Amino acid sequence: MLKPPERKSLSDQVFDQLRDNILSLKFMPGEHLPSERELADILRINRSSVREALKRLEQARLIEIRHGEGSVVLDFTATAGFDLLRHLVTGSGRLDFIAVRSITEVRLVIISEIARLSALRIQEPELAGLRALTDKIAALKNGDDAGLQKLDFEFFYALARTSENLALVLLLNSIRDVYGQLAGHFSAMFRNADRRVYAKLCDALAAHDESRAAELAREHMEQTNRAILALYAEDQPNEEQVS
Amino acid sequence: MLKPPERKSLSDQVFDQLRDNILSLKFMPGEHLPSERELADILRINRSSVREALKRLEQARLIEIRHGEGSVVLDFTATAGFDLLRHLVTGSGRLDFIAVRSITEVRLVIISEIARLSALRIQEPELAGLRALTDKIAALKNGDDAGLQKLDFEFFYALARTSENLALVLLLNSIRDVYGQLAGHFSAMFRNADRRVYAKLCDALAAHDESRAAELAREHMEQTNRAILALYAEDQPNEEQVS
DNA sequence: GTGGTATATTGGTCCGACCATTGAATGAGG
DNA sequence: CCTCATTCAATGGTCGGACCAATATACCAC
Repeated sequence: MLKPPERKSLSDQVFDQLRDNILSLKFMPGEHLPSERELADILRINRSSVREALKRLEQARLIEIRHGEGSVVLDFTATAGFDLLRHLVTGSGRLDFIAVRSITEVRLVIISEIARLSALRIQEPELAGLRALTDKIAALKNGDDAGLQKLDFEFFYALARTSENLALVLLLNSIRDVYGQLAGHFSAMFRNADRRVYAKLCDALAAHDESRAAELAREHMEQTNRAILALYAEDQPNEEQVS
Repeated sequence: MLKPPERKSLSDQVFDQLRDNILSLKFMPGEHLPSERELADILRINRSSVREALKRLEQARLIEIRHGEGSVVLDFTATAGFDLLRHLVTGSGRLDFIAVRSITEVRLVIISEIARLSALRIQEPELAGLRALTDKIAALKNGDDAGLQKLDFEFFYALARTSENLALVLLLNSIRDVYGQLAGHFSAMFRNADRRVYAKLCDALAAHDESRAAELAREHMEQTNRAILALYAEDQPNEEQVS
């Protein structure tokens, strides 16, 4: 498997570097970042590249840029939004577990709600699409964890779209990005998955049985969540939980 | 009430303008934006300011910048994350209702889950804080809708922190920002609110009764959601729903 | 102590140049 | 006619330096 070489622009690299230092609290909230000129000097790059990075950090709510005063580090747990989770999971380790554990709990209720709303609002054409996906899943050969992971996501993404709720779709986009960061680290999460859920879910949706759909989705998520956390426990036996 | 005058940087203004045009589909997904030099020329500003704006649009997943090729508009419903909702609610109107309606449904299950987890994990000191907040709410005079709105949020934000779940806190940050955009547009949402919920919730939390806490929070959200949507219906009598 | 003033520091904008990547036009060779 | 390499124009990426605008600080006059 060959991958194209990483070609990150300078401002991207600066962004990553400052972001990591802020998230790992090497820069504390309230502290001033070095001035743009200083940063440019330290990193031996042009001030424009530094500025682009700082502007993006501000958009991510990690810093606040004040004209004439400098850039101040914010308390991201109080200012940043849900999309920050994507940046907390960088494979670097420590913060990953907190982010992943907390996001599994969110995913549980979100997917469950998606299933519930879909049961209320689904129409024939969408149902047909889901049935097709179910067949493709059933046709997968047993060892293909990656394929199942992909189709599983597709299934619930289609569900999100039929829920006719933009916020839920965007939320699922964010969650997708977080898991995408972990790049197959969890391909084994479907190792012992019960593939009958998808057909059952289709039936519940067809019957517009919202509580059963929600319950099925919930159980499915509970199972995969257990698998994810178990995989994590293997990697890092001792991990304290932090708020 | 005096407000400081708005002093937006050029790149901020460019960002806003392009963002609005993309979100309102004046630029369609797949379409190329004008080149940086063209944009700078059209807007009569420097290319650096344009670049800062474009970089931020890329971070928001609204465009993709390709070296040597240009900037391509993305389908934000498929690429952007939850934080995009903040940008969909700009008071400009049409997209607001979709965003607000969908976010109320999310808020419902999120706050409910927050209450549930808090009931499991809460300790004495946090409970004392919540009781103090409850007293402050009870002490509010009857017409003070804005004050109630503020304290109501504080209450559930404290709840989110005791849930020991970073994702839920960040999610609530995002939701807070969306409602913040609407700047008191919904100050009347607590007009007929039942202030006894907070005390009841404290009792449920003290008893670690997760299902009752979740249920109380859910009912409270259902009621305020109804109020919000009713306020919207007043403003814009006819509004079709879109996915 | 109050309030103004000068100055240094810092972010905001601009200009013009050059490098790096891509895609399309061009043309040579089959 | 097709294929491939070359060339070239368009576009994003980086640079250095200049100047404007806002802020903080130290200092001074009152």
